[in-house]
Amino acid sequence: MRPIAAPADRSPLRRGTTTAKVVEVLREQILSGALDEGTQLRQEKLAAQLGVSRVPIREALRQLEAEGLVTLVSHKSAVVSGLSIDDLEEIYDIRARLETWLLEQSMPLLTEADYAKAEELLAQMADLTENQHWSSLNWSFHAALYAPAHRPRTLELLRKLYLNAYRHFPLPIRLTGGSDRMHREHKLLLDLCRQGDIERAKAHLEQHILLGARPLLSRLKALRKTGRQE
Amino acid sequence: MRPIAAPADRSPLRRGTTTAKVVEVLREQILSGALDEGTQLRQEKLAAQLGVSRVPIREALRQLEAEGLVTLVSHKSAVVSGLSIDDLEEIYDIRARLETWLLEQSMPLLTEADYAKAEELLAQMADLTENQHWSSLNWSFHAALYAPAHRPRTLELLRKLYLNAYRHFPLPIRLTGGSDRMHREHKLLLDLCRQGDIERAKAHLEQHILLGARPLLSRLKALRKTGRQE
DNA sequence: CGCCTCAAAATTGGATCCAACTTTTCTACG
DNA sequence: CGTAGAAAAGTTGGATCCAATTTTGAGGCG
Repeated sequence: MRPIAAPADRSPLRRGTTTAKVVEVLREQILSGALDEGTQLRQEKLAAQLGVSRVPIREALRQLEAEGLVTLVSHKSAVVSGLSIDDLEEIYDIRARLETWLLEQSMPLLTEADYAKAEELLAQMADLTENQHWSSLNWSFHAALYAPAHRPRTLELLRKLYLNAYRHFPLPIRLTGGSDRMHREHKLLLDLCRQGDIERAKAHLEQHILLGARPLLSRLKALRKTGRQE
Repeated sequence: MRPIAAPADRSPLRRGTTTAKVVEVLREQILSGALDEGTQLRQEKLAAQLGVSRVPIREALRQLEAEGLVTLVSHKSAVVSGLSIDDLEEIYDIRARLETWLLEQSMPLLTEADYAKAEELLAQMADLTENQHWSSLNWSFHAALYAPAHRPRTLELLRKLYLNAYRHFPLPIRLTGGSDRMHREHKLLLDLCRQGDIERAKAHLEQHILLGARPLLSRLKALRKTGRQE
């Protein structure tokens, strides 16, 4: 974690408040798994590492708490938050409810431009050998399908759920999830939308969300049971 | 808005951090309408009024931003946030999706204790001539029905939506909403649950949420159109 | 040997001070 | 007279310092 501001770095990409940049750095670290869940975040240590004072650190931690990435208890050090299996299952349930509804709203309004964008995103996902950006692309793909529904707050809500859900699956688990299967399901979803078959598309999306999560969750469950040693 | 800590007030109910108390005071003021939407929140002014420094004020504002009660833009003063008609409609849509789902999950699990609690809350609502606590009781009533579903995150999410939605209806609008109609619908919902008729209960709940919002929204729409003068 | 107590160290919370940015006001020029 | 530009005032952002709380650990007692 390198300092944000090199000493006497005044001109180039030095825009925005310090707090905002601390938030970005920490969020990136947490989402990428560099800061594992349960890690203590000492204000002074972070301040020293990033080359700033503790004030923006504290404000950043508050914002990250709001995003569900850290947990704050007064007079104790902030901790990178974790999600229980139950929490994750609940998140997938919420996704299933809200996304099928969004799809129902947006399907009749989807234009060729929307389909093109979705396919472009699918192509990018297929190319990725790296994993880091897969979840971001996955979200973009889904969001593209829901965009015509014009429900910005719902989308924002779902975006946060996506963010929080994915980081809790360690890399090996995400990879074994069968990205080829994901790809096939995404393709099928697009096809069903193009055919205008609302009911089948909704049903397929629901299965995609709920059943797709199943293997990930059971692997994670097993992992957590055995991996209780630190 | 009186100071939080009288000078040299050391012993009695002086627990918790200053930030937490600032959050409470400001949230109360905003939800009650004492601080209207669009009101500028100057840090120094608030600090002086509450008898604290600007640091806890700033942290409190960040937290309130996360709750959707204020809007922050860097280097500009915080503003009590407002919700557009579209936002409100979207909130009611989300409520309809999530609450019908929660009810479906919890209905088979409802016990006599749950019904008793719900009826107790209904009785309290009927007694209220005051309005301030009605929305809080309304939330408690709904939450009581969904409790057996054991979906704490979903409940928390809905709680925030309730908070944000109700404060945007000025008092006169809320009163004309026909609290008797609300009461009848709540009673009917309870009856349908007791009869175990899941489908009718869900349908009724959906109507209750979506149609109940309709008159409030159209009144508000009219009010905002005419009331553009400041 | 374990556990409790209490003091010292570490850490977070809050206040004050200074810097950066925004808004307002005043002035000069067209 | 109106407007553009610059100076001044006002407001927020960040750093440093002090206070309050928690954690650590050493010593004593059962």
